[in-house]
Amino acid sequence: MLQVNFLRQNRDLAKKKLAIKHFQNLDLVDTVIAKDDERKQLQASFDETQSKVNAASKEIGACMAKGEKEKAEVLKNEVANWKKELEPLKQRMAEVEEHLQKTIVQFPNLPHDLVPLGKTPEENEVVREGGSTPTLPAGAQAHWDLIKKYNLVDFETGAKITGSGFPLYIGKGAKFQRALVQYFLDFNTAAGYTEYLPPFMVNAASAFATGQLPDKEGQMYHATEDDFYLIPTAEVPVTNVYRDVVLKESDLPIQMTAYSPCFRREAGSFGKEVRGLNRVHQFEKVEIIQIVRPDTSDAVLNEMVLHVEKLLQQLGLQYRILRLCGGDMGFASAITYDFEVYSAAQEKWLEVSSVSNFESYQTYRMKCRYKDAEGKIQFAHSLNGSSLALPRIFAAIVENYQTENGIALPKVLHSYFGAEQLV
RNA sequence: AGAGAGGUGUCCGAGUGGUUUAAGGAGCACGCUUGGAAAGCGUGUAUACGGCAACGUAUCGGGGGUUCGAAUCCCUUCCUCUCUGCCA
Repeated sequence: MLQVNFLRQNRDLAKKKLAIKHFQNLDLVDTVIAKDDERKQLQASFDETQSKVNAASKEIGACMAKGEKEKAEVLKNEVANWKKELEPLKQRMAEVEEHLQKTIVQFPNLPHDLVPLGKTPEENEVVREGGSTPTLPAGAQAHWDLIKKYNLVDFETGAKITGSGFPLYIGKGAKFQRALVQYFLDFNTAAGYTEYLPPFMVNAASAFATGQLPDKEGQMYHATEDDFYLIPTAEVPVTNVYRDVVLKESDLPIQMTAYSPCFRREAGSFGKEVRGLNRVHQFEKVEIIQIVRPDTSDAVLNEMVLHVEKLLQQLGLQYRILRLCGGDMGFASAITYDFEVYSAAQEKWLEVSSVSNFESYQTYRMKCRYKDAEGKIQFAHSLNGSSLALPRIFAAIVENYQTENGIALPKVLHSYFGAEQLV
């Protein structure tokens, strides 16, 4: 969430940056500032009258104690009049605050200076590439054929049990998921991240804090009976560990990692984008999250990018790192790097990770603050990234490591899977 | 799911309608004392909003209500604990 004071002091800059994110309704900046002015005025007059009420009430108490009943009655009448003034003020204030809140949550985060202009994925900027294109055997197949051939994933039965996009992993396919999760978590904890296993459902307050509500209401599964949301990523429950918390500066940086299944309705997806494991409603993911001092968040973002890159290098996959353009970035992010691995069989790039700096956008919503060296309360910065999302890693390994008579495995996974070949 | 007991500041804990301006204690910070430390003594120690400031307003799990006045009374909701039930 953006801060009104920031908008007030940087009105033109904010508009310019919102435009980079292709936010249409730039006049809302002025609306918010005007509403906030009104709120200030209302509060000033409310406080003044309320102060008189409080003082008089105290005096009434004193009068009662001294037995000055008549004086008390006079004061009661005065208070009654002030309270009549207070009533419409209170109502107006509630209206203005609600309107202000509803308006300000519509603003996406402002993009970082490094974010390239552009609207579509084609305008993302490739910052680095690594690995090399594998040479596939003759008659190489895409993962949706391979997983059928080797009976690793059964989409039809998953669809029978639940619906389309809920894969049923079988045998070595299931074990491979477990091996990947284990490997990713070990890699993250070795780098200093603390492992969490969070709830897989969250309440509305948590979904609001990380920015899923109200922006992505329709993208989450909603258990209406209890008003819980199935998490679309472990980022939501884990970041919320620090909702409404004032940290000590010495607590920072906080590094957390968590495995969770992720549930996404993916409303509006269709075509070959959704074939096989390319896009599903439930998938496994290991996430890394950091809460840091604001002046360090740029450097921490780079560290996290290197961390994820190392993972892809160890898996021996061809990858590239993209800096997302303003139009392709997420709502709450200030800057995002996407990682894509190359699927030689599909001849296309598959997104496997997204690493973002949210700066103070989430922490302001969450009221996650820290006390700095001078004892001043500041908003921390939050960052997160996938390390990694499993389905497309699974797809890429299955496709890129296929041989004439089976599927090999990257060396780092041998001990985790307990074999050198997947099949 | 049913019955009961609770939720107060960084922590423990008092407080059942009016000097509560939230007692007292612990912890922490600073100062005095000391050769140094401990003890002792003193001072300080929540957040948000408004205000240049003085200060004001709000907050005792959340929301609503009664009252001139609510941590305290009422309603509602969430959470924790105990017992019972059900269950992996």
